[in-house]
Amino acid sequence: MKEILIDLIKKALEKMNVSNILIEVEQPKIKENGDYSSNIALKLTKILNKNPMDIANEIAANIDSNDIKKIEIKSPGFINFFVNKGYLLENLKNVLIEKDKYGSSNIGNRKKINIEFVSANPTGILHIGNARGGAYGDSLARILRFCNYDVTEEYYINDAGNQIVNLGESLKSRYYEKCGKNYPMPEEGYHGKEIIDMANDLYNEYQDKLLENNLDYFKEYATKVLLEKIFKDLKEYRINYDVYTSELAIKNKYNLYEIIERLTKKGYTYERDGAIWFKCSEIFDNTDHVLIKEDKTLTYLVPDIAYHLDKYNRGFDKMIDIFGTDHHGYVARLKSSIKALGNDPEKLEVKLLQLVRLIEDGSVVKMSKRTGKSVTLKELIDEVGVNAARYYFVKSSLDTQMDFDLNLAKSKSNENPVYYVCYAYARIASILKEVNYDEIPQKFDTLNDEDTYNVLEKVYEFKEVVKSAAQRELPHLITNYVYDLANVFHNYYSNVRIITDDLQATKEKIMLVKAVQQTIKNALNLIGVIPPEKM
RNA sequence: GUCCCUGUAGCUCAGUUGGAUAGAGUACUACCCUCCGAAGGUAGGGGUCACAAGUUCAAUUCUUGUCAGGGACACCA
Repeated sequence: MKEILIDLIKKALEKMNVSNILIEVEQPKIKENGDYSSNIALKLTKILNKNPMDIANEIAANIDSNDIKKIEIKSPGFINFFVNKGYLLENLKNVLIEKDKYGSSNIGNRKKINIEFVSANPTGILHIGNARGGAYGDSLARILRFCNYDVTEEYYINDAGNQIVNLGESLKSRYYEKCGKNYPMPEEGYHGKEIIDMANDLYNEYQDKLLENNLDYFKEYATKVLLEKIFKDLKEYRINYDVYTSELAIKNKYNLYEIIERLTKKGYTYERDGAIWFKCSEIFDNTDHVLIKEDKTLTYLVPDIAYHLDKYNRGFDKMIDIFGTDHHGYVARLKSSIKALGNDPEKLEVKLLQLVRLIEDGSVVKMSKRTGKSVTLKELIDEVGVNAARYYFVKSSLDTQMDFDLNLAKSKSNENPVYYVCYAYARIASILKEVNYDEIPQKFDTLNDEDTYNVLEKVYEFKEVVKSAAQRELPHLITNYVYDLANVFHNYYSNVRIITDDLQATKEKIMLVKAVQQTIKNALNLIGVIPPEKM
């Protein structure tokens, strides 16, 4: 309907010899201002050098359409449209026909998008910070797929480097401890419970036969076990990746020194204090950074440059990385390397999410895998369920700082808006158990009151919301929307009795609530929430 | 010191990329189940949109500055 109105305005403007201006149509907050409204006359005052009210009247005089019931001009120059509601009933039919596809579109046109998220180091199990990034990344992927983007969900596994050495040492130390021997815990060691569990498992299976094994054994064992745990938790959280890329594999595939050489040839490196530096301050960064350390080992940046080079080589139209804000200083370095190697840095978009702070007994606790202080994803799922967890973490924008208190979350989990939405779904399921019809009527004769239009308009809005969420990459628009939809439905439910003696009216109302239920389901699916038939 | 994010009702947060009278939840108050699920609905109070300038017909929204909170500034990853 918006498109139709924009088109009508465009044609009216052509008659007035005006073109090349962005026409916007929006839905006013209050009903008296029409179903739709445009501010075009206000925007044209300068260009036409005329009073906005006169311009608005002139535009209105040039519009004639069966879709429009009435046009009102309101000060200072808004054009308010009151439209015929036939399109809402057409849309109702579409929902019932398209079912799970309702709301989908082709705005993506098979554009290739890579979304890399969570990518937690395998040095511990996932915690609530990962739960937020996961909820965001996976929901965005679902939304983009729904709009026919060709989406790859990717996890980068940091299975090389110092942190893995520390992990191996930590496990070895715990294992020795279990065997009654002593092996020093590294200074940067990991103290999580999962490390102790692994040591116990090893001891129970092999007793003290592994004491002679080298560090590689412990490194590989710990990495393997932790990765299994990570992906098991993610699967339970309803996240399934398409691609896993490991740092070790990148190191095998690319000659990292050759990549540094390429940077050198372009004049982007230099030597200082025995180290090789990347001149990223000449590109996006404000300081330079080290590539090869004085001891000749490589910094973390180098394999990551190779990893992103690899992503570019795979031919995506766009790549999205989701990092915690604690990595924000890193972005300029990374983008500099991309540009230095001749790729378009604009294709990579880094989303920074504000870290989730853990609250315990009323004060902030620093979460850390090293100290083992955290609330794990698994705990969260077990305590509040996947639906509540995913809804909770996706409902706020990435820029919002969140404080998380597990005890509070447990006690208040019933207040989670997800239950309000699921309740609407279950209420409808309950009605359909009483009465249900499959046949979609050719036309609707009884659906013509204000309450019904409110519901139908909300259902219609879904298509716009999905597109907007995809284009702006904001999954929380879906949670906002589905909450509103549930609200409109609960309202309708308390005002209108659905099952009555009037057979025709009942049939049509059943179609209406089925459409609502379908729309709730489709919306929730985009954020990884599965509504229950019964609560 | 430099950079990023945030500041909206007592609390938790939205705010359609600059529009008309700034909205929800929660908490508080008062109503509504003889009837499809009360995990629901209706009504009420509660606001200097941190502050100050600027741009504009129009600023919670954009720009600059100030104040406050969070985070980042490694030859760690």
